[in-house]
Amino acid sequence: MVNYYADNTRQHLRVWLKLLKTSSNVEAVLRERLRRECGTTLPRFDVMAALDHHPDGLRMSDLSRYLKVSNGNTTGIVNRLVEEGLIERTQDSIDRRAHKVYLTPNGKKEFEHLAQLHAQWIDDIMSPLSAEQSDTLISLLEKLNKFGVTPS
Amino acid sequence: MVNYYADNTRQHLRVWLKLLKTSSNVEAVLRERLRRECGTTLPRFDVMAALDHHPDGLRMSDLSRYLKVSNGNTTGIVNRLVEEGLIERTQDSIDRRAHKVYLTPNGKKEFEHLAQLHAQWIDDIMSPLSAEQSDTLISLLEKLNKFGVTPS
DNA sequence: GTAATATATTTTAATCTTAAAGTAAATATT
DNA sequence: AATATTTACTTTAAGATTAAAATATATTAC
Repeated sequence: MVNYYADNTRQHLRVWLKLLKTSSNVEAVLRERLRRECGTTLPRFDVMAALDHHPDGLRMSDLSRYLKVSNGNTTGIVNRLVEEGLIERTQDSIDRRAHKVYLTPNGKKEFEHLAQLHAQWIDDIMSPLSAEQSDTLISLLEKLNKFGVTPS
Repeated sequence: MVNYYADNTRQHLRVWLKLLKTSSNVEAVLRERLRRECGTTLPRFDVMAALDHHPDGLRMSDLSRYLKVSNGNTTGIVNRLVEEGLIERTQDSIDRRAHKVYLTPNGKKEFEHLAQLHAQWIDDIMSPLSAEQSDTLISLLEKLNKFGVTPS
């Protein structure tokens, strides 16, 4: 492989590739375990986690914004979770356009089980890092968070 | 928010959330720019990059393995790129089950343009990191790479 | 050489994802 | 109050993604 770029740029590309690889790897482990061991998926887990953090319920658009996914996407995932009785859609009493969604008692129970496993898996995966290394990693990653997608 | 976990675990969760957020952010910027400024997508870019790195062509299954995506997924993306004349499928002369895929001259020209922009974007995004910080970040991320999805 | 097995790829069915278009209700303008 | 605009949400069309089934060809065992 020939080096077409300045050393600077090459190193930046290496950082990005490593960051992507690490993050994808961890994500793949989580997806795989959720699927194999729990019969669910990461997007479903994310929706349930969001609702668990908001016991008073969330509007669809707030849920989408919170998860940073499109409204249509949220609609689909919520539909499937509703069908399975894990979450519940209710008309907003004030604004008839809006719907609030909640975890059902069953959904909450189910989520708490998933969340415990999820935390364990992550704790395991991150265990090669000392406390100090964890802090360093977080602060280095924070330097990269000024960039974002400019909202259209 | 109550803290249900050991400090240790909490910090590990924070590391993962930050890692995921940063990686997703960067990826979103790249996707958005590829779409808006170049009318293409990240998976297409990834396929073209893989083929650019293998000028002698790749079999479908090698391409899938290299990109770490399923065979069926690769089939779809390759189909679309073939339709647009950016890559070419050829029968393997020895094994009639296999197909090798290559960038067409047009595809190569197109990719080189994309790759240059892509490198610039990443160089920009990573510019808050000094050379030393880049090295530190890489070596911290490498500590997490022992984990992987156990191949079924 | 035939049968069984393995490999390379595609197809299918399901979920996830987005952008854009559509629908319905609330708010602002006049 | 009627009209226009904005807001909340769903639907649609297309691509991306996977696992599992299907197809076609190679290889191995006998």
